[in-house]
Amino acid sequence: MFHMKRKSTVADTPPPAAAGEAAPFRLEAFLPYRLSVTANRMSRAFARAYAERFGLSIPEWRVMAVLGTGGPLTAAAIVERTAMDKVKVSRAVAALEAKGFVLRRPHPEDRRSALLELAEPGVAVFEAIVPLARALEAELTAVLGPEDRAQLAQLLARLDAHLSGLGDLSLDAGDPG
Amino acid sequence: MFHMKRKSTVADTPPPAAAGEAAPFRLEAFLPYRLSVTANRMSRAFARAYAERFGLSIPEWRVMAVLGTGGPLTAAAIVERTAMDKVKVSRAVAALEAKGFVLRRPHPEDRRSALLELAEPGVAVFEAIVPLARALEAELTAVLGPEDRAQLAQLLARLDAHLSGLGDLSLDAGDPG
DNA sequence: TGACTTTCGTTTCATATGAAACATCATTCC
DNA sequence: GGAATGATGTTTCATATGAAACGAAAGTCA
Repeated sequence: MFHMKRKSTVADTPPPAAAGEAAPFRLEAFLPYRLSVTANRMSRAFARAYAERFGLSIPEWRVMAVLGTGGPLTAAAIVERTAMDKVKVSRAVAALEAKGFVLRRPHPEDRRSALLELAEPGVAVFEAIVPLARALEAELTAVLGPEDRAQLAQLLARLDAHLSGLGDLSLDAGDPG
Repeated sequence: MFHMKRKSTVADTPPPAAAGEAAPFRLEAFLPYRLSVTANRMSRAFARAYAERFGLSIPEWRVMAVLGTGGPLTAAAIVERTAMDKVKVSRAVAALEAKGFVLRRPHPEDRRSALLELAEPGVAVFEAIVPLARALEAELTAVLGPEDRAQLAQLLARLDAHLSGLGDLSLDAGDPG
């Protein structure tokens, strides 16, 4: 391992990499950091919109989103489809039940479980949210052209598939959430 | 648990939209959702690695990262460069001080503030982390070629710039972590 | 049948988060 | 100078998170 020859200072521009000298680390160019920052900014914008207009948290919205499209689902199925952990799903479902947006029916084949579906008010809210969500998505990604958006989606999908497959390495990409 | 007739994948083709019928909403194709899921998976992998090997949280790592490259910085400067909120930075700095990784010097021109820099043990840890972080980044993004990574970085940068510029609308930008 | 193990979903508990209040110092305006 | 205002960083407090423990119900095996 090589040592840096000089101390870097605050306003330093990254020096051209001399032979044998490693490029300085730049957080702004570090992909996990960039991904996290951008994702969080976007999540915040959505969280605010959902909360202000419908009183829903993001976990609650995700549950609504899958129940609104798919038929009755068990909590486990919701966990799979929303990529959230079971505790989060459990709490989101409880909150949605309390709000009258979700109904719980006994599961015919397993008394530990239940079938969840949107109640009437839940359907109405779901149908009101979807256009808003699409519009907000469009607004927040307005700098990207359609091809860019597709590109981004495709890159994320590939990354995602890769990350999911890494669960048992020494590096451990666990996926509880 | 029921078996599905066929595996649904992220890349599932949407059914052809009939005339006058809106395409059903699909969470898996919703960009904010995809972004969040992928970012969280990646963050988790890193958080685990940093915690296991160096006992650092992600906020702590971010502070080390900017102090390791830039010279002494005030807390406010760290806030800017790490995209974290000031509470998080305050706590991360306090933790790093307690660990002996960061030193705090009085700010010569403002007694409210302080100049922060890596202590010797902090420098050592920083120099040990950087190669690991790079290797882990490489491993986690191994499905992407160099051009793909550049593409992704570029798309995220554009998105980010756009989101930052939206701060004064009904939407807001910030960073939870 | 009667242990056992596993799975489903909830609850508990310890930690992480950030908005708002705060103490401190700096700056502005009179 | 000396109030009023603004900036810096910390602390408080209420909420969000998830790992682990849990009760209940299946499933497995003899």
